[in-house]
Amino acid sequence: MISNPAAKPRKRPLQTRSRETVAVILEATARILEAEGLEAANTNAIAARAGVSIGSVYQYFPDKSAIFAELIHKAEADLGDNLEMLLARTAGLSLEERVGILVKAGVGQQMQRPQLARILDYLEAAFPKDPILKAADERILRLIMQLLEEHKESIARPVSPATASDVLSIVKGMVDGASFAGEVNAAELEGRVILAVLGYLKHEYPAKK
Amino acid sequence: MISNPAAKPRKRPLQTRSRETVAVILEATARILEAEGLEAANTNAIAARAGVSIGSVYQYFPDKSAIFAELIHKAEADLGDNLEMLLARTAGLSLEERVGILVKAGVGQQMQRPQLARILDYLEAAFPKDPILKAADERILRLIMQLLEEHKESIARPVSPATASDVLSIVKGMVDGASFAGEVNAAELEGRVILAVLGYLKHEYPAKK
DNA sequence: CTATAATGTGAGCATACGCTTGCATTCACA
DNA sequence: TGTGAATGCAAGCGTATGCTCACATTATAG
Repeated sequence: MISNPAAKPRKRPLQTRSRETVAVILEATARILEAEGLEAANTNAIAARAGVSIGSVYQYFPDKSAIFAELIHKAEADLGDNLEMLLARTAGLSLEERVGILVKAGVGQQMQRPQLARILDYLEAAFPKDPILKAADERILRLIMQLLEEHKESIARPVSPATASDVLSIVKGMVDGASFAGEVNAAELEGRVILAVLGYLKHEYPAKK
Repeated sequence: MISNPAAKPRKRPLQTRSRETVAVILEATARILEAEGLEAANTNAIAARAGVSIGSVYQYFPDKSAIFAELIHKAEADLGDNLEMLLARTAGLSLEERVGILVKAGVGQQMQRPQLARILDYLEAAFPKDPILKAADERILRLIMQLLEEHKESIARPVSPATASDVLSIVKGMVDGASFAGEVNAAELEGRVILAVLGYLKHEYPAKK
């Protein structure tokens, strides 16, 4: 199951019926991933869980990895849309307030289906060349950089892709770690993630000797 | 490949020859994981890469997942040993100095083989019940908590398993994220991770409105 | 109603993979 | 050097899995 970004869906779903089939396949895959893990998510199981024949799966996805890629893309697009909206809506607020709101959104989204989020994050690294996923990822980093830029007087870190990537990594890492440890209280976790992000962005320390 | 913690190795490697065989199998698995990913690490490929017959693999590992579990356990034991030693050796230094040294060690270890570290971290969640892995994980968290305890006057976070887990998650998350982004300069990254950890531990913010 | 395109079906092919098994080789030790 | 134990070997079994293909059903439109 090596990613083949060149392979395109066999057909575009045109009618409502087929668009629903695609949605059902994606949701079935998500359910298997979060309940039984990556190994259990084989194409026959996906078709069965979706209540659809295996042939239908291959009418809309060129291969199994394309189903995963689509799930990743959807998750990233959702996060991107969310961040974009919240960034616009909170213009003018302080860094602390905006980080609080944005982090809450990000953590909340990952904590809705933490096992799934964890697996999709892992899978993302398996498709390093997919331009669509790359673009979605860069969009999220750009949005974080926009936030940094608009508050560069309040932060002690450079406005750079590395800083943006660090912020995203801190959020994802802490959510993964917490759900691995069995934590389910999203509100508690949100508070700690906000502390971590603000702590990283706002403070500098003397250069080590 | 569902983990079966009850299954024990067929034989204990007794002679030097067989102990080397085991080591060769583990290293071959690690190489395949970091170079070609989880899917490529099948038992036949492992045996071939190790220059060993498939039968030999199954003399020392009850099933494929046991090979992965052993790799995870080794990595965690190494990290635990390292932290334990550094904690003892740096007793009396400041929180900032000790975090700097410990984080440097942790990041350095993960950055030696970042792809491998990432996959092993992912796989760890697939063996949630293995008592050996659980114990190794708890040992690391205990060591972090010991550090927190010895500096509780300098930190703004409670000395709790959640705080310790957060620190570990921040380190792992940032290393994963950086290596995903193609970053290879461990020193740069180390500095940023230290900032993040200290920022999280040392600062508190007014309760949100 | 008819023709055509779109969608859906599932038996089953080809292959890959986990693992067993029966046997060969090497080692420790008397 | 002889013997039993430890280690090593690899053909191949059983099965799971990704995916194809020939066909059936349903929707659209003139």
